[in-house]
Amino acid sequence: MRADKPDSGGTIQESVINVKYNFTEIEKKWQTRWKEERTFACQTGKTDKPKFYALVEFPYPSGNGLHVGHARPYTAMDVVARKRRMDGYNVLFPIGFDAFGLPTENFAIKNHIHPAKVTHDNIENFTKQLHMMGYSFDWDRVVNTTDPSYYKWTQWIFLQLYKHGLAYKTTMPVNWCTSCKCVLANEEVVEGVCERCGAPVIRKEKSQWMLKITAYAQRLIDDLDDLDFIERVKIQQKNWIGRSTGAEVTFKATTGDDIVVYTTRPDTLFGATYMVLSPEHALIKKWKESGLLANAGAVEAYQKEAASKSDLERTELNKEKTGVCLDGVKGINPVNGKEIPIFISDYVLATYGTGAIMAVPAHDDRDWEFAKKFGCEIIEVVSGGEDVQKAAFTAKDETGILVNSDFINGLTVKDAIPVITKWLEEKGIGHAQVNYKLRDWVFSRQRYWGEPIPMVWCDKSGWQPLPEDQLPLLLPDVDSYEPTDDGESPLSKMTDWVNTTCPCCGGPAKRETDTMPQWAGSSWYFLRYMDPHNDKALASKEALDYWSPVDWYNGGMEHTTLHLLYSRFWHKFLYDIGVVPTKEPYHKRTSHGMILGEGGEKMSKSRGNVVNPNDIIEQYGADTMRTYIMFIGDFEKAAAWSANAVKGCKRFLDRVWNLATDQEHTGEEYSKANEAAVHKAIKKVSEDIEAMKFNTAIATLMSLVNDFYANGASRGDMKALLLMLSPFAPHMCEELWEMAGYGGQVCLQPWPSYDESKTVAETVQMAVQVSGKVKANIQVPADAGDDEVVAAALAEPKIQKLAAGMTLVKSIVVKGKLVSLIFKPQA
RNA sequence: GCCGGUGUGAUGGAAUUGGUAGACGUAGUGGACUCAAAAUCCACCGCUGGCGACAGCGUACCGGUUCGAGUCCGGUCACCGGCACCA
Repeated sequence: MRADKPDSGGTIQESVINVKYNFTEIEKKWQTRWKEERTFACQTGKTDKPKFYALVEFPYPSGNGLHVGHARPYTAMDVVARKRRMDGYNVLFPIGFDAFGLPTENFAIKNHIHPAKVTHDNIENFTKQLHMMGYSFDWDRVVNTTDPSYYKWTQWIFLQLYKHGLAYKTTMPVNWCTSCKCVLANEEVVEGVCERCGAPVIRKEKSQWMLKITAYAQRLIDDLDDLDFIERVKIQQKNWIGRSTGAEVTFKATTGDDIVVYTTRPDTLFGATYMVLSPEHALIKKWKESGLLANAGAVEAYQKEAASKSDLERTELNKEKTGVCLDGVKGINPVNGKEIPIFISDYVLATYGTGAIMAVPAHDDRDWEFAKKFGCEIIEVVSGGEDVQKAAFTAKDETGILVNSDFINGLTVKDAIPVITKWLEEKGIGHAQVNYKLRDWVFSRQRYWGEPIPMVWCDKSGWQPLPEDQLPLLLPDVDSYEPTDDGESPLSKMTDWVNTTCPCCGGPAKRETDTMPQWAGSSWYFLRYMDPHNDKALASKEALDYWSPVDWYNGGMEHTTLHLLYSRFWHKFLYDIGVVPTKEPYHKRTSHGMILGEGGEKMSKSRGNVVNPNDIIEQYGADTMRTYIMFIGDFEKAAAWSANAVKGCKRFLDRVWNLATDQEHTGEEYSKANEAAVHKAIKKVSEDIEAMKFNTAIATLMSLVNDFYANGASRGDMKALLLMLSPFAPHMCEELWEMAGYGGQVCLQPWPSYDESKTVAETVQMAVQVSGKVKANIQVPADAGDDEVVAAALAEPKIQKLAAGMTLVKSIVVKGKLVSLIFKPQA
């Protein structure tokens, strides 16, 4: 394992092979050097270089340390950042720690260690591990979301949101995780269970701080168009926001009340044969209290049952429709004056649209199913489908023609919608309406380890924001972090801290005891990197103007509708109030696939298939770890770990080392034999890194090394190889660069350029096809004309044999690739 | 149910976007070196038939367009991801 030559023998064979390098020593040497010389600190002074801001999602510093799941995206962006530096960019490639959150708190509770201490220790461990990977982060700019000098600005942003009416407190049914004992945002509930712990989520009525992300729904959709995000991210965000267009229509009840419904199919208004209100609808309470409902008992029982259902139960039970028909009140269809029954059912959601619908069983699957069960009338108003008594006809295209619909009869669905919408507007009973599935962001958490919400409650003055000069509002020390069963934050027991004075009237007041969610600190951290030590602002205007926006952000798909959406919302708000210079935070967004265990299953402790980067570094070195994780497969797709394949990358690096140290290399130019291959490789590797096709970039370098072994390599050849390999295996390349005496550090050299005209060899092999099938190969000069190529093909003995008695009718030449000949028998 | 994606050797994966399918790497087989092992180096490595040069087949399945299809079009199947009673 030493770089020394073997001491025994010294035969010719041994001097050529069997030499490895001491990666442990070399990696330590260069890591220390980069750190001491601040090699990767970006330039802050005047520079002519274009800026490049590369971002990776900062880690949550868990006790388990760095995972291979971190290594994949971090190595990828490190490769890009290193290459861009060599391209001449002023690169900002920062790292930090997203350290508030439940896991730390839970760990602290279990082990009786203060979360601040746990966080500190974990960050120290992570920092060490990140250094061991050789990442070229700018270590002068580390941020930590739990640092008061950081969360001061998280709180500041919250206050601005509040002052602009985008933060409000309201009582509403929220998602409550039964295990975390904490509310969750919609985005944190996956299939009815808690995204983090998997415990069932129930609905609970609670007063919560909310952020009005819905005010930005349309802009969050529209502005995606100008962004260089991978398509599936855009699609997922659009689906999540869930825009739909339709109309709101006012139905009268027989009581004289207005019932406003939302529909995407106003064209089917004549087919509305009943109405459904959500169990929580306000009118029901009103009717109940005024004694209008003959079956108030049954209605109340249904409401109770619906309220107690968890999200999971609601989705599981969605096959069978339930509901109660209101006895004593009817609705009136405004287009024909018909009295129709009103039901309550939990298939209508209180939180979407108006919480009430008109039901058109002939043309909606859910309404149809409900109507069948409850014996409601089914009237066809769009023809073109099967019998609507047997199934709903839901097509919205031009296949359907309106019938039984008075003045819109004969129109297609598409044409009928604007006609009826206009009619509704003229009559004053309806109007076009856009709705979104996106809900406001539930922003408070009943937990300790988070940013305190800087608000004060005064019985006289109501909610008051803390004056900005009192920020940061420090998270106080508590003895017990346990979440409470009554749903109050642990902070609520800290009476000294809770009791304060009202910033408005000076009277006694109480602080908000809920804290902010995990997603708060990460919603703006990329801004802090631009100017991390500023105590006057979240970042200076100059820094924001220079570095905004993030040029390239790589992260996980799991954050598409959480962090990525939230931070776009905050950024747009900060843009609106003049704090940041760009509408969008991130110009380009890419995403990596997961690293799976050896058998293709998800890595987990219980399966015992977790790969620890430290072990790989110890056994093979960080350069091998980096090269392998980039070579493992298509970057965007999931890939299974393979211990054997790691060895292949180690072998490759050993071959490079041996090639560099055991052979004489002369000549600063590219050697004649390798010239075309080197130019081709530079082109391919340059393009592949930018396209995140790291696996094929490495394959190209492997081929190049194979060529060098076959042909011998000049000093110039080797130089190009080291430059191209250095983003992947930086330590070894630095060492070889130094040993070869090229001067300076390889990571600070210009990236090699290629000459397109030199990427092709002088003669090329071309395939000869006859009727589309390859029959022979010919060697022709690269610049041969079409006629010359065809002549050469026809001269080929095998082709002559096939052409006997035939006439050439057509020939197609694909330059440098193949020639296709089509013959027909001679008449 | 709706939206999106994927399907290529034993295996991870390539294929300049319609141009020689299987690059590169694993694993495997044979050989060299070694007392031996490891490491390293060389050769082979889709399937079928043939001693062989060679021939036929082959990118989930069926069909189509084309001189030429892994790539484009129509249909089928399987798997993965997201959303889901959103009116």
